Amino acid sequence: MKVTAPRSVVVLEGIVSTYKTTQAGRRQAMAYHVPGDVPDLQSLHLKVLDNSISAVGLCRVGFVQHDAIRHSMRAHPRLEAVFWRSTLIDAALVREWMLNVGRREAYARMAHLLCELITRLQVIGLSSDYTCLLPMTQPELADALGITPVHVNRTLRDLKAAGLITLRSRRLTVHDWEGPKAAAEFDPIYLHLGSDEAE
Amino acid sequence: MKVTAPRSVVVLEGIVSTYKTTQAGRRQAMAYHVPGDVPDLQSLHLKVLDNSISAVGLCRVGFVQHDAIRHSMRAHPRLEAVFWRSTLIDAALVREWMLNVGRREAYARMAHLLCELITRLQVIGLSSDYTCLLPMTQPELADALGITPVHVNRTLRDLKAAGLITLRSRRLTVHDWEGPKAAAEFDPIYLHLGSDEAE
DNA sequence: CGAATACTTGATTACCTTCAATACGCGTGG
DNA sequence: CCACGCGTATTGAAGGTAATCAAGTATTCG
Repeated sequence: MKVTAPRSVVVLEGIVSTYKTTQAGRRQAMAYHVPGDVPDLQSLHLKVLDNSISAVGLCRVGFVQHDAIRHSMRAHPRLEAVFWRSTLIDAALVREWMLNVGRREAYARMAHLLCELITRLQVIGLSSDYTCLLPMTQPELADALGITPVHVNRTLRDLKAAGLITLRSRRLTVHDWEGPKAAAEFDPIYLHLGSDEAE
Repeated sequence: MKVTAPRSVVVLEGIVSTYKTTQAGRRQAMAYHVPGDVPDLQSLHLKVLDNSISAVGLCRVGFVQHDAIRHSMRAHPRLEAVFWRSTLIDAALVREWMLNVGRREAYARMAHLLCELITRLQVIGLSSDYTCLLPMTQPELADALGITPVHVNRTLRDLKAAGLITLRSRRLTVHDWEGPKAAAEFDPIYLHLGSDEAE
């Protein structure tokens, strides 16, 4: 029964993923975290760790002591709602992935993941013209999509063949945004990017 | 773009599920909520609704105005952490379902869902001797497991044939807890039932 | 009591997995 | 500079789990 250290991770560069594994060792990614995210902010209130974190490709992370977070929340009470909201958005991303894994076939699933990444990276200035760096290997994509690495390969091949994407040496471009978006049924509402705070 | 009403649901009796649907109409349940749960507490901080709620069988629910929740949090500051933690546990349940749907085959998936239900209902006194009421129909189970209703039927048949469960007229019994638990790789750690609050 | 929904089972199909073998890319060292 | 080695990517063939199609039975509900 692992217990979290009294600190959380902050992603500074690169992409980090949270995941869980079955006892048989099969791995399922829960979400990707981009620079600025705190993948395990939940550990502030849940002492027992129920998922793991790993780097996807090279990345740089920082650590924040929980005490420091608590202190700043006491100093600025509105911060608590901000952090809380952040964990709620994380949960919303996981739910969308769940729909993806449970009810879309591999082709749409992959398209959806790529649309999400492009959109999120664009927001933080790491993507423009529907192009970004895709640091993850095919086995890592497989863990995010709930399929096998071999099938990831075939799915990417199909997406390329359909002209929806280009992917060469870690460089992803999504062509004709509306096409992939439709294939993926991608609707960014679940990312809660707008300033749609309640009240 | 749906916007939530300024209130949340409280489950009083029965089971409620949160779910999302693809544009093609395929439905994936995110979690089940038992009496005492607040399935959409997240709407306190996320104005835009990204999932839906529906009753699973007959149930009784109440509503709480967000203003009332905010008021009580101001009156009792420790409440904020309690509610926040509650949303974090909800997220943990969704993550476990994600692992279930993405990386376990139907048989283990079903066993896992049943183990979770029995465990959670036991905690609130709605199950004893590994027996409980199972209000959901097979199509509803299918939505929770990411499979088809037909396959739910076959999977239940197999579980019965293996002697792991009995299910007749909405009454579920899990025999020999260790067997199903092993088949499902069920480890209740993710339910955060202990008083494992951080700090 | 009739219609609608849920359950059950068989036959066929399809998506994805598994197994296997080969090719590619890239950093290292001869 | 090129050979080597390792991780990653690619492709083929065969197999399996679950989906789809279909038809009949049982239950529930109005």
